[in-house]
Amino acid sequence: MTKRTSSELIETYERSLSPLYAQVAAVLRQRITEGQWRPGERISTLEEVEKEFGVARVTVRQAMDLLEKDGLIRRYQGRGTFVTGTPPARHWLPLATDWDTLVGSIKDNVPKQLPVEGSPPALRLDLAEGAEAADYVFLNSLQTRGDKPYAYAQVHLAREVFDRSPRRFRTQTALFVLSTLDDIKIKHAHQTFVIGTADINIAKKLDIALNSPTAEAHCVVVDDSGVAIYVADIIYRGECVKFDINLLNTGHNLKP
Amino acid sequence: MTKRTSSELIETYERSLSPLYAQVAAVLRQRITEGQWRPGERISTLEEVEKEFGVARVTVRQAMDLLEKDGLIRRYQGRGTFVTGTPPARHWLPLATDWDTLVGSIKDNVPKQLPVEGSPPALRLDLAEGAEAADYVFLNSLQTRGDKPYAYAQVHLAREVFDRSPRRFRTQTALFVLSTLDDIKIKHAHQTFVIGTADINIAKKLDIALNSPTAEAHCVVVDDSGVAIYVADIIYRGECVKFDINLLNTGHNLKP
DNA sequence: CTCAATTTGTTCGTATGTATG
DNA sequence: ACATACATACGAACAAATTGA
Repeated sequence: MTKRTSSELIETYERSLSPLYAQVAAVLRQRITEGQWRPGERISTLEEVEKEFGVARVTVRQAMDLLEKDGLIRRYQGRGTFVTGTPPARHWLPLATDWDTLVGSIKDNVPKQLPVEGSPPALRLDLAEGAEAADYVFLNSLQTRGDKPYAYAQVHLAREVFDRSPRRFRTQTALFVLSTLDDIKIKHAHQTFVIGTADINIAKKLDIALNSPTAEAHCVVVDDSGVAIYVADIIYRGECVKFDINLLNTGHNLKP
Repeated sequence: MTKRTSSELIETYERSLSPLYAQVAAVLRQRITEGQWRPGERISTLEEVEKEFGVARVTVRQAMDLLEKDGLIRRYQGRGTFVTGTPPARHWLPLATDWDTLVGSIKDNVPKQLPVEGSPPALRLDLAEGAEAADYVFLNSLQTRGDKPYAYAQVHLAREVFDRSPRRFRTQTALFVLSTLDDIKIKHAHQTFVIGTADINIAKKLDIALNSPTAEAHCVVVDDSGVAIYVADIIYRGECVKFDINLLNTGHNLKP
């Protein structure tokens, strides 16, 4: 803040509590990622951007500093500012929407088990989904892909299920191990996703900025006796998840 | 920034480009909306928060100023700080994962058509999904629920489809109108979701803060001749969307 | 080659915001 | 509440490099 002329940005600025130059940078970055400004092209001059957003020259320069640090642009005195690269393509982690795909996708995951700090969080279970088991084991793990963490899982596993193969449950993804236990019949498996933001704990574990978007999954597996044997809360980095939903079954038609 | 001692927040702070007190405020707000601190309860003292985050007293006060302005807390000298407002319960907008549910849920929507400003954005269509139609009509609308906008839709509709009922396509949800046209056979309908953040344009349209989380849907409908007759990008407020996924079909068992 | 126009780089002064102790 | 220091933002002037007439 401080001296303000009228500007598109100013109104949103108040709410957003992030510095003007960061907001300008975000807009410019978007123009590059969307292909409005392509690699090799010259982008708007300082003066044009100043006028467009109604901000000072130095502010535009600060914004461009951010983009230059990310390797998106290169500036040449007297010539202009050019797009050098596009930001690395986001590469997605497709989230499964049915059991077989889900189990297939996590088959080879090697979660990194974390020590349980303090007392485990309370079981979050809607009784309409299933009955509570007598006792649960609490597991705590970090899912990674090539060193980079992408999800943090908190799992409550019915103790009698856990006891059938403690070692495997500690080294493999619990849901996958579950799917290999022959004598367990699954009646329901249900998952909900909501969008959230990273608190301090999650930000550190997933190595992302505080308050950056996350996908929060809540997954419940109920066996044939109606007991919830698996209740998990899994928090994904928002940037890397993608849902892929086929709205029609094959051959399905609008008119039934 | 500025003088820093070690702090849990400091590391994540650098990345986020927003002032410390705003970040602290966001964390405290989350604790209230999540129910960790309930209405009437006293929250942590200034000193506790200072220590927890490793920030100065004044910084914590600035954070609480924001919450107090939102009516979430009330401070009493000598007694402490109390949660006052029942945080407006997040109430969900269940996102459909099959055609019938989708059409049913939007049947009664009355989208607010917006004028097209400038030239419409380019069609974003993966050719593997369907062939491009000869010409498209571009529609632009805001979905609202009781005055509050919750989604912004950008729709490319094949002109020959649009021409069958221009008035209805301008007043009702395009996808619903589509489903009522008898002679249109749909071969594929496909939708993807990713998590994004609000740019300035979206923030203004959806009346949310810059950079707050969004759900970005990309929906493609292909007719029986393989032409993509409907291509939409819909951006939802992140706070109000929820996926509900049944992983098992009824009676389905782990062992096929 | 020179000159002018364009464009980025740099600096100064000032005011206010953010953060510490 | 105060003293201090750094960050953000403005406006303006000037310097340096590039380009094309």
